[in-house]
Amino acid sequence: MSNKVLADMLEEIADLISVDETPNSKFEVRAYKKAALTIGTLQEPVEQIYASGGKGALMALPGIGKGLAEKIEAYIKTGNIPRLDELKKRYPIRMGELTGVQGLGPKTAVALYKALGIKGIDDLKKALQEHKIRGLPGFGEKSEELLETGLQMRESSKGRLLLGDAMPEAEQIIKALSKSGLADKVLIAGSARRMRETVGDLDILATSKEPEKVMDLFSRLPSVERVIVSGPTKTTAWLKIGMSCDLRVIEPDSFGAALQYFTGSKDHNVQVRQIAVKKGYKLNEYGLFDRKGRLLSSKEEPEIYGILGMQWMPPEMREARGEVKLAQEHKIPKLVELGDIRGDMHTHTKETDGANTIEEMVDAAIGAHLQYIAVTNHTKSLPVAHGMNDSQFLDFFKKVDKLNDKLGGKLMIFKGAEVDILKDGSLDLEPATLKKMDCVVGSVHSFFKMPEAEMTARIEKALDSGMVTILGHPTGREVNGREPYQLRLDKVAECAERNDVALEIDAFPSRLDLNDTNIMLASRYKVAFSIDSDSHSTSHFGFLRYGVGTARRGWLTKGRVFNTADAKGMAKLLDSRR
DNA sequence: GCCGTTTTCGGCCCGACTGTTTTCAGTCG
Repeated sequence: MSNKVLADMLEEIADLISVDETPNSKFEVRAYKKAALTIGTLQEPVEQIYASGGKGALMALPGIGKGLAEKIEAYIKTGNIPRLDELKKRYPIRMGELTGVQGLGPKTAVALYKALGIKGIDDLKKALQEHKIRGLPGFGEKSEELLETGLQMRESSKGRLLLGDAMPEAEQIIKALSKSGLADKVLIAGSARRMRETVGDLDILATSKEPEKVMDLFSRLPSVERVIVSGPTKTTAWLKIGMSCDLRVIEPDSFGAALQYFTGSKDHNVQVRQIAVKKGYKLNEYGLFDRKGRLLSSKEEPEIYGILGMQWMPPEMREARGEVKLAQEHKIPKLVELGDIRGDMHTHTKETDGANTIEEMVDAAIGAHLQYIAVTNHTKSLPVAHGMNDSQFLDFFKKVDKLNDKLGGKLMIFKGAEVDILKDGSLDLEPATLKKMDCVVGSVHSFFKMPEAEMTARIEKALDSGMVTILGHPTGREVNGREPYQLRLDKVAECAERNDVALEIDAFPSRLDLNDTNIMLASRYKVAFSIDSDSHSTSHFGFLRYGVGTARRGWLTKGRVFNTADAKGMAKLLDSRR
């Protein structure tokens, strides 16, 4: 049982209902889809919520009322939802599989089932090969081509890409369009602008007096594999990295409205548009209009929000997590920015599994406008990373001292380690060695499968030692990869508060750990957060921006971030903790 | 099916693109 499975089932119900339209079905579909989104993005298992507060707790979730709570209850108790079983009797198809193909929606899926008995991808492939689809009413040659393309895209798709992979790709495209001179403003919108940890597709907006030329240039970029749709305002292309990219050319006068609209999130936009409707206005990608259709605002985002009685808010906050209400109360916090970050407390060098020497890392850090770094190599229990033992650390620190003298304050190097938190919660180096360090990052790198209570106790013991400065990548998850280990983050945060330990926001794109929702949870405690690159090479300092983006998605202000202290301040802070 | 400082009934966000149409339905974001 999992939230994902339940969310998929609710999504399937929505799709199946949408096939046979009744006056009410459109809204029922929307209700199921909203519930699927709520469940799918939940940070704790739905069973846990149900166990703690029954149906009432479920109904407290957005978009879940009495009817859906009962269906979720049925799922938890039996693994099935009777409504879905009934619908599947009528249309025994693998709806989720079929609608996963671009251009194929629920109605097409059912039409194909009724005409050809197509139940899933395999049947679809076969029917396409035999050209059985083009003869059906409402289908033609082009329809077959569309489905063919959809299948190919599905095969070359990597799913949602890491922000760290998608963002550089977007920036390359933006650069190419900008320097052509054909477009005036070119900007990223969508989930990349919101700095989501994964990106499903890229949304790029451009203003131009020559839209056709911009579209043409875009279509011929080397990163584009093929063009999927192309109209006067929008071109969708499939990129070689395995994701699609929308380019929209818009009027300069509606830039703000378009940016707001295409930044999303969808749920945030729905909430904002509902506020517009209540005021008798209409908001779309062209502007904000009054009831007579007169334009009120369209050029800038802040003005549009302003007329709606709201404060502008950073894109990272636009996830329908309460920011709309906050904006109406004019209580949007000033979030931490990349420029606030003065140093990096988690880096590796060649001595363990880093790619570069400490001298090279120092040069790169200076290039990244940092005032200090902590060098935190792995410890001996991590042989795959060539972890160092006590005496190796002491030798290495002599080198650091010399280098610090040579740098004369141009960059301050703090001596540290990323010390393994062992199975029993003890640390992988002698206390005497740890005491010689400025910064100890404590991390779990082994025995990930421990039960929740044991893992929580293990980490608490490590923090209670008084030796740990920062808890490294606190949940151990890997984006698109490893699940977080089981732990009670609230207890860990409480323990960190007690011991004055900072929680890390590891900015490495495949980690981003803590993530946004965990940051929100942990920030209920009086605990500091350290945004670190976990650099294993000189180019990795660039990852800090993803960590800052994640911190902003967790609504953190500068004051909550440990390494916004300047070099002197950090030295003092670390000194006082010894 | 959800939801409520105008409502427990009657609303529910908005538009582009495409293909197969003779004016629109399906899909997508």
